[in-house]
Amino acid sequence: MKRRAGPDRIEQRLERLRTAARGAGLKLTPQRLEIFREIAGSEEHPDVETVFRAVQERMPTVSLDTVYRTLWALHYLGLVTTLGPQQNGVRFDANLEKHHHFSCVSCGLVRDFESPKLDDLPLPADLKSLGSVLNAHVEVRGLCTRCEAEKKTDS
Amino acid sequence: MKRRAGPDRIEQRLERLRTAARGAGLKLTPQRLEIFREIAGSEEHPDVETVFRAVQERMPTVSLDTVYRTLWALHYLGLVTTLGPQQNGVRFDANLEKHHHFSCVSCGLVRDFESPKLDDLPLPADLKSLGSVLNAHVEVRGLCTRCEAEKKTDS
DNA sequence: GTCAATGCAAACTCTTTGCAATCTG
DNA sequence: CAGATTGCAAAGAGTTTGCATTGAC
Repeated sequence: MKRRAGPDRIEQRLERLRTAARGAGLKLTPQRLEIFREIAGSEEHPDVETVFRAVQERMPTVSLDTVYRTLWALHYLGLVTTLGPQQNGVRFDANLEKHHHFSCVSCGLVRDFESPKLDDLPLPADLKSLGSVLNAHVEVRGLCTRCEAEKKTDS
Repeated sequence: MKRRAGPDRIEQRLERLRTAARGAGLKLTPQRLEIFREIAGSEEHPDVETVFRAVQERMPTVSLDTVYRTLWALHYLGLVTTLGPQQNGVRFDANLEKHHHFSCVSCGLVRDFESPKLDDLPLPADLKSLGSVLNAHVEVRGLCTRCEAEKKTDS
């Protein structure tokens, strides 16, 4: 039971892709269209290998590295984001108390913060159709102070 | 300016480690103590390589694979969690509308859900000491329906 | 003393890169 | 037609595993 967005939503996203690509001077190859159609239609955020295999069925000559390159190009265009902290490798958290995360989109730094107001989030009841909940926390994305300072220096 | 938890907090976490290790029959080697002390004291969730280098300074003979094995052992004991969805590899999200994530701790499945109530979270004012905020969303962890069903079958 | 844990090296997986051939705009 | 993009193969990261040795309980 693979979940997909409606065809209308996919079309809408494809339209956004065409506009963004034109604006950035990126060529719209058949590979890119198929790859984008694949993740634009999925609500499960498949890993790269899965996207690759799905596209491969309709386009047997596509290569894995094109999938990677395309996804990062889409990321650059701002048409997709990544799940989790954008950095390579696993990272562990020894803080077992209730807390939330601030993570820097530029350098990948992650820092804990506490906030009683956010500790008891009003989760929607229909969440249970997805599964049973163990816990919940807030993920904030932004630019850390260091990266903010660097950005100013660059310009 | 590396952030560390107070010595008291580290001691408290170490105590929990000693208890848990004894309970599970895991041996408390000097390596494990140093590795745990390192991440228990950090509020930045360093990657494995960074933990390795830090421990190496005090214990030049430790090896990288011991760091990995120890961290996963701690994870098994429930003394640490991982950041991001527990799965290998990057994953992309083509949903640009405001949404939140449910992710399964067992199989790594991630699914979007929407909730107007969660779209405008009351972020604490002192977050700005960490950096500038771009956006925020809720991450829910749990067991997806499929994994829940499998768990029942197993027993 | 026993059996788990370590360190080393090699294997594996995931991801990126160089380059000639190909295709888009 | 020019320059970006592709596919391939090879290189690079990050992570795991087998095995003899070491060390905790």
